[in-house]
Amino acid sequence: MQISSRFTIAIHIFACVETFGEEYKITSDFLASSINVNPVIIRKILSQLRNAGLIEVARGTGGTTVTRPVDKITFYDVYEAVDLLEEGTLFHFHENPNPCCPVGKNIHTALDDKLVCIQRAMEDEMKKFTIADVVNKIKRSM
Amino acid sequence: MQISSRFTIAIHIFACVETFGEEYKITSDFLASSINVNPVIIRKILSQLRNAGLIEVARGTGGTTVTRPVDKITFYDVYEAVDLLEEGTLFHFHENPNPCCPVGKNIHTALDDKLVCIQRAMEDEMKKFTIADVVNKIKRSM
DNA sequence: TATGATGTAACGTCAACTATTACATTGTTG
DNA sequence: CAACAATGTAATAGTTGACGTTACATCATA
Repeated sequence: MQISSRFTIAIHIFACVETFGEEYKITSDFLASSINVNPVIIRKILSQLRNAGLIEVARGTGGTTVTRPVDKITFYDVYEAVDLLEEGTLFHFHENPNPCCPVGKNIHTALDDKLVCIQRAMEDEMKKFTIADVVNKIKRSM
Repeated sequence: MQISSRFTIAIHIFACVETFGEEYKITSDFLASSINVNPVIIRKILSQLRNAGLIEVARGTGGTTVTRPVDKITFYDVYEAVDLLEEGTLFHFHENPNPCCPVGKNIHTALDDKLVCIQRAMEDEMKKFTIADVVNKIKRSM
């Protein structure tokens, strides 16, 4: 299973706002054209980012802005906004192991702490990267 | 998105083989009863574990055995067998960013290395745990 | 040869992702 | 105020993958 493209789309959105925000008004159509997906998909993701407090979207007039410096927005902040899984739910556990079997009865207890560690390792690595890292690398390529 | 239950089922399979293997013949029906899923699901996962060289399954007579000591089988070995994603594919990238847009043209280059790091952090953490850790914890609970 | 087990094909159901159309709502501007 | 450009969101559909189930050919042994 993969993490949905909402995550990479969201990063792309931030990169566009940061790169073009001073020159253009960043509408969902503008973003849809760069990202090459339907504007409604963009608006749903914008809505999630807005609910997480990472951006502001102007109604009526239109346009997206970022609410704080992009070197203060980590990949994890974005992931949390668009794709969040509760702690310990990265792994889909089979629902009803047999409670009459010694293994079935104890498998959850024996596994859960380790699965949490693995999920946390991924999330901690996500906290090491910021939107600014991406924008800087793009600017160097331009 | 979650990692499929094949992973936790596979761990459960190993725990059963290791715990009951000397006393009982471990058939797919036996496992299905402890794990509480359909025997055919079990056989598909057994087939993946067999292809990865982690277990042997006796045709005709039936029964599953492990090919090496369980303290030498890591969570990553299991994950690789039942759920493998190619390097850099944990994240689903939107397919066709606009090559005429400076951001769209460079987003892949700017992101890919970071996504690989995140995936690798998760996989490295998986390598720290073995089936033996799980079996020992279950035995202590019994 | 009968038996108990595996291997696998062929369906079916369900949930999530993504795409798309449609339209009510909103703020600005002529 | 009316026209407009844009957002917010509901509704629908196609696609994919996970998981469940039935059915049956194949296999090793008693």
